[in-house]
Amino acid sequence: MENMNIKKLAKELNLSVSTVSKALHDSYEIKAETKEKVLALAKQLNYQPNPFASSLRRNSSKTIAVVIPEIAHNFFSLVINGIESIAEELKYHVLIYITHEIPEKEEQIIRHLLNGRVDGILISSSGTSNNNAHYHELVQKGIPFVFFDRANFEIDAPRVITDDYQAGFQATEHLIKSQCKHFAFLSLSNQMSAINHRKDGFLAALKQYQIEPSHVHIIEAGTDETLSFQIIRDSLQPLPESLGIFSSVEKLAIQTYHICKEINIIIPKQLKIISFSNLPTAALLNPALSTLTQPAFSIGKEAALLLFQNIKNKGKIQPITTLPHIVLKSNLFIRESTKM
Amino acid sequence: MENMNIKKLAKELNLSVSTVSKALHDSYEIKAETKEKVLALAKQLNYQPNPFASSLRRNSSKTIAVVIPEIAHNFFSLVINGIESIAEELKYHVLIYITHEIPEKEEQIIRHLLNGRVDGILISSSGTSNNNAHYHELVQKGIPFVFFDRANFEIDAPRVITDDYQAGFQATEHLIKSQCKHFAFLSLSNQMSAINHRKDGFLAALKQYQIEPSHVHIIEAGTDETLSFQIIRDSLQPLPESLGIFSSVEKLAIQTYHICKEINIIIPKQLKIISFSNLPTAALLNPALSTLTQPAFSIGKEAALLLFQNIKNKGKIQPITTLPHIVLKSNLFIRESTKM
DNA sequence: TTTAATTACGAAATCGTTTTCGTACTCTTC
DNA sequence: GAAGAGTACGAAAACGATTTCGTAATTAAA
Repeated sequence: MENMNIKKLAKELNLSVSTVSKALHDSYEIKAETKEKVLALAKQLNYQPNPFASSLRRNSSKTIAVVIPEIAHNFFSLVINGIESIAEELKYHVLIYITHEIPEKEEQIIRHLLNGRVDGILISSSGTSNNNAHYHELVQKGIPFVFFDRANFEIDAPRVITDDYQAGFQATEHLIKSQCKHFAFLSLSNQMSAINHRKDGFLAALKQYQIEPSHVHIIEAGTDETLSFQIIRDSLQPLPESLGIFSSVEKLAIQTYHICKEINIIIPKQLKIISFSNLPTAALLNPALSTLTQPAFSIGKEAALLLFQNIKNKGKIQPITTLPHIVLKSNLFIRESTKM
Repeated sequence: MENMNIKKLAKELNLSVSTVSKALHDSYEIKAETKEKVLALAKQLNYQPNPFASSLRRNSSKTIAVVIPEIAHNFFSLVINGIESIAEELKYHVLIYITHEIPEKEEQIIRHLLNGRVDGILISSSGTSNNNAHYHELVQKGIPFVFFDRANFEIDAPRVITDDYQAGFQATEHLIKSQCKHFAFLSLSNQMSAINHRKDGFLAALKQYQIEPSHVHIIEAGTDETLSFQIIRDSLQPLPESLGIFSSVEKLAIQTYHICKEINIIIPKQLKIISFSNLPTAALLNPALSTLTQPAFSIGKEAALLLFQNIKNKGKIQPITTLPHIVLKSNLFIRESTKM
C-alpha cells in the first residue's frame, strides 16, 4: 500500500488500466456507474497520478518558470503575487529562477529550460550579454515566453511593460517645475529596456524645457551594492546646486537617502528626488518619497494571462503583427522629497 | 531534428541507448574514448535529457517546494534568496506556493505535493486549521520537510527558527526602560508559533518588571488588511498614556505608522514602537523604526541545507532526538521610534 | 593451454501514465 | 434477421530515460 498507482487501482476495481484512466478523465467512453466507482475508490485510497508519468506522456508539465533579476525587491515580489494568482487559478505550478542581474546566468537558466521542464516562461531580462541566441532557441523549440517590465525589443515575443517614457518625462517635468537647476538620472545599467525608456523620457523633458546640457548628469550606478554606493556618493560631492534626481529604480533611491543622511544633505532643501518605486513605506520616509509606482500586481497578472493564452494557442502560428504588447500606466505620487 | 532524444543520439553514434546513457552518466562500464565521442555529439546536437522521463525512472525530481504565507514581504523574499542560493548550487529547482495566510490553502497545497512532484518541502506555516493530518501524511509518504520561522511544534520535523522568546523579552525590556507605562503586543494571530513565542517573551518581561496587568494589551489584528487597520486604529483611540507597542511583524508596524500619521499621534513622544522587521528602510522612516531583525537570508540557507541533508538521508530512519533544530539570533536595532 | 576474470557493450524490462485501436455486445432499422 | 450504429471496455504501444542482466571479446592467472 506504500504508493498507490493506477495499476493497483485498476486491479482493486477489476478493471483495466485504460478504463480507469479514462474514467478519471471523465471520458465519454465510460459509463456513469463505472466512473463513480472509480472516482470513489480513487478518493478512498487517496490515489494521485504520478505527475512525471503524466507529463512524459502528454508532453506538458503544467508548470511555468519565472525568471527575474532579484526577488528581495518590492516590485518583483508583487509581480510574482500577480503571476501566482493566475497560475493558482489555472492549477499551474510556478518555478522561480533568480539571475542576480547577471546576463550569463539568465542565459544559462533559459538554456536549461529548453529541455521541456516548463510549458512557458515569464522573463524580466537582466540585459543581454552579447547576443539573443537563447531567446531564439526558445522560439525554435516552440516554448512560449512573455517579457515583463524589462523586455528585449529585438525579440518578437509578447511583453507587458509600463509607460516608462511618459512616466520618465512626467517625473522630470515635475523636477523642473520644482525649480531644480541640475538634473541627474540614476541608472542601473544601459542594457535594460525599461530603464532606457525612462532615461529617454528624462532627456526629452530636459530638452523640451531647454535645460543646459552641462546641467544634465547620467549616473550609472551598476548592480553591485558596494560599488553603487560609492558611485552615488562621489557624484554628490561636491553637490551641484539645486539638484533634482530621478532614480530609475527604488534601490538606488534608498541608497541615495542613506548617503544623504550620512553626509548631511537635506532633502528636499538641497536635493530633490523622485523614484520609480513600489515601497509600501514611501509615504513614511523622512522625507516622504515622491514616486512613480508601477502596477506590479497587474503586470504579473497580465503577463501570466498572456503566457497562458500563448501556451493554449501553441502550434497555431500567429502573425507577428498581432503579438499583444500590453502597456500599463504608472502612477505619480508627489510627496515631500520633491517639495519646493 | 525537432527534438533530440537519447534514441536519436544513439543511432547517430551507432551505439545502443544504454551505452549512451551510461556514457552520459560517466559510468565505469564505458571506456574513455566512447564517453568522449558521446559527450561531444551530445553537446553538438544540444541534447538535453527529458526531465520527466528521468524523474519517472529515478523517482526523484531534483525539485523542492517552498510554501509561504505571502511573498510580498521583506522577510520571506529574503528567505527565498537564501534558499535559492543553496538550491542553485545543488542544481535543484524551486517551486513557490503561497498560502495567503489561509490554513486550508496550506493544507491543500501540502496534500497536492504528496504525489511526489517534489523531493522535499520548506514550510513556513500559516497556522493550522484543526489538525495536523497533512503533515503526518508527508511523514508517512516519506517526503522530507523542514519548517522555518513559523514551525508546528507538534510535528517531529526539523526546524529553523529564531530566538523569538528572548528577542521578545529584550524588545519589551527596552520599552520598559524607555519609560513606557502601557504596553501593547500587536499580533497577527494566536496560531503561529513564532508570534506566540514573541508574545511569551513580551509577557515574561512585563511580569518580571511587575507591570500592572491592566496596563498590558494584546491586540490581535488578524491577516486581513482593512480589518487590521480598523482594529489598530480603534485600539489607539483613546490613546493610553505612554504607550509602548511591540509589533510582532513588520506589516502591522507599518500600518501603525500610517495610522499615527493619519490621527496625528507623534512617535516617539506619545507612542513608542518597536517591531520585528527586515525593512531596508527602517532607518529612513520618520521616525526611524527600532527593529528586531531576523537573519532571513541565513534562515533560508540553513533550512535548505537541512532539507537537502534529509533528502540525502532518506530511507535511513533517524532517531527523533537527533532532529536538528536550529535557532538563530535576531538583532536589536534601537532607533528613534523608541527614544525617550 | 585452459580457466577465470575483466572490459565494454547491447537487449530488454521498467517507471506510471495516456491514447490508439480493436472488439465483444447491445440496440436499431428496414 | 442481417447490417449498421452505438456502447463500454481491454490490450498494447507509446513517452524517454535508467538499470539490470547477459554476453562476446580480451586479458590475466594457473
